[in-house]
Amino acid sequence: MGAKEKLRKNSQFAAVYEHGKTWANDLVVLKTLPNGLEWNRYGFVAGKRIGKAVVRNRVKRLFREIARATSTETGWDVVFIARNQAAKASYHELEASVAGLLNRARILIDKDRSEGTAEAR
RNA sequence: CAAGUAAACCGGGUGGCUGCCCCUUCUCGCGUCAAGCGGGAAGGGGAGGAAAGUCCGGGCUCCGCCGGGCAGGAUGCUGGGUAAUUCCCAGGAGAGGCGACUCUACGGAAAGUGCCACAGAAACAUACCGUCCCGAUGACGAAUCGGGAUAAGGGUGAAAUGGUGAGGUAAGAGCUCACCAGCGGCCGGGCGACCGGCCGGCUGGGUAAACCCCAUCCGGAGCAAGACCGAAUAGGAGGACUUACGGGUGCUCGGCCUGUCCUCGGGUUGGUCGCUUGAUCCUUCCGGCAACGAAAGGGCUAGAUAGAUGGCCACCGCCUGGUGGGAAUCAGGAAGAAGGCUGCGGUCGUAAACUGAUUUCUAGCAGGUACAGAACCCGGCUUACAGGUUUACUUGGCCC
RNA sequence: CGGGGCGUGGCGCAGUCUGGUUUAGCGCGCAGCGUUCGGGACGCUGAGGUCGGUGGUUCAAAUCCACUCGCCCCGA
Repeated sequence: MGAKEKLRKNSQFAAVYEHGKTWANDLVVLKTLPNGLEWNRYGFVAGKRIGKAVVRNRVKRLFREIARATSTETGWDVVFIARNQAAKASYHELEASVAGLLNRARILIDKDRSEGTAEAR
């Protein structure tokens, strides 16, 4: 994930917070906003209430891995905000949680379905 | 073997797939003179003992410089180590422990000031209950009154002017003596803190983590320091001053310097450097009780910037729990077996099965695998931490 | 990186500077009783506190000192 795929400035985060849509469950809050680019940009937030530095870094790494491994529509800014329960969650729990939210946001590409259509053709 | 004391150290491993940051080399596309921009491949490196808390100290950088005074702060037995310290080492004194050993904010209360509640007569100057003597009224006693002596006894308190014993006295008191404690002096040992001995007079509270005194030390700010490039906005408003005023990183004085300085308003908050070779690490050897220092040889060991070492899987290791099996040790062990001795009445007899406890090996099962993430860099301190290893020593039990 | 503040019954605060005089106090809340036909309000009574933790100084600590834990705020 190169520098251009990250949300880096406070103004970028503020734009997503202000104008984006919110999708949430017990583990994570997603905020999404179309960015007009040909790629996605991601931001990861783990507040101080999540835990100490080790825990916060771990949660952000897990989210970063999930964002890399999940295939989505392009042209979106997505901010991942960890909630308290995320500190104790495993990779698979977080992955399922994020996939559910992305599906509701209609930017998730379903692997099984896309493979199915490719074979049909 | 058990309990403990003191040091030093480790703090998961292997493999596969797939990602991240940095460096080196190569390469592709755009450009095509180059710089540059975008992408790819290979190789190498990539968190800690505390990276943490930010409690001390130093390097480094900037604040224009020098000197004096005041304020403020820190430290506080002695000697040494160090770049430096509130750290470390060695030693002294005191306290704790049977001991190995551990702990200590450990200068000064005859420089001065303050405070010491309640109780108590008194918490800086004193005598409440008492004790004793003399005198008067009594009857020589008791009692009362007056004068004097005393600080042993009672009582209060956290603390009452050395403690114990003996002598002494009207009763008493360091009044005298012995020992102990404290103070002062002399002699001896030690660089010193201090220790040992002798002598002397005879002794008057506590609190400086109350103000304070003494000695020593300290300029301020911090890598968001600071330097350069680029971008953007403004090129303003108000005030102070011009024989002096302001500024010059606590205040103040003197000297030097400077022509500006303060407040408000506005813009940017991008890149490069600083940025990792350093009081560095390892080995050997020398000096030193040690901390540590000197020399020689060798090594290069993270540099991010919404912030890099991750994710998934497999196997193994380690720990905990209960289950099955085996072994060892200890205790018990019916019928008192076999058997020994016999004065034929008896007496001595744990080997075994079996039971219980502890330790250990092993099989498979379940759960767990700490504390914690570099952000300028070092030296310490403090705090957190599953579990494990090694060495030295102490006490107790058993065996030789 | 630097600086400052807070922690006291369930909640919000005094007391800490200047240690003791008080059993650590006040308001709201809680419980019981009274008052009322009943409730509220009011009156009376009562329960409830490791003073964040550990250690130290002192005769004596919520108060002084050191370390430590948690929370909050400010500046660059």
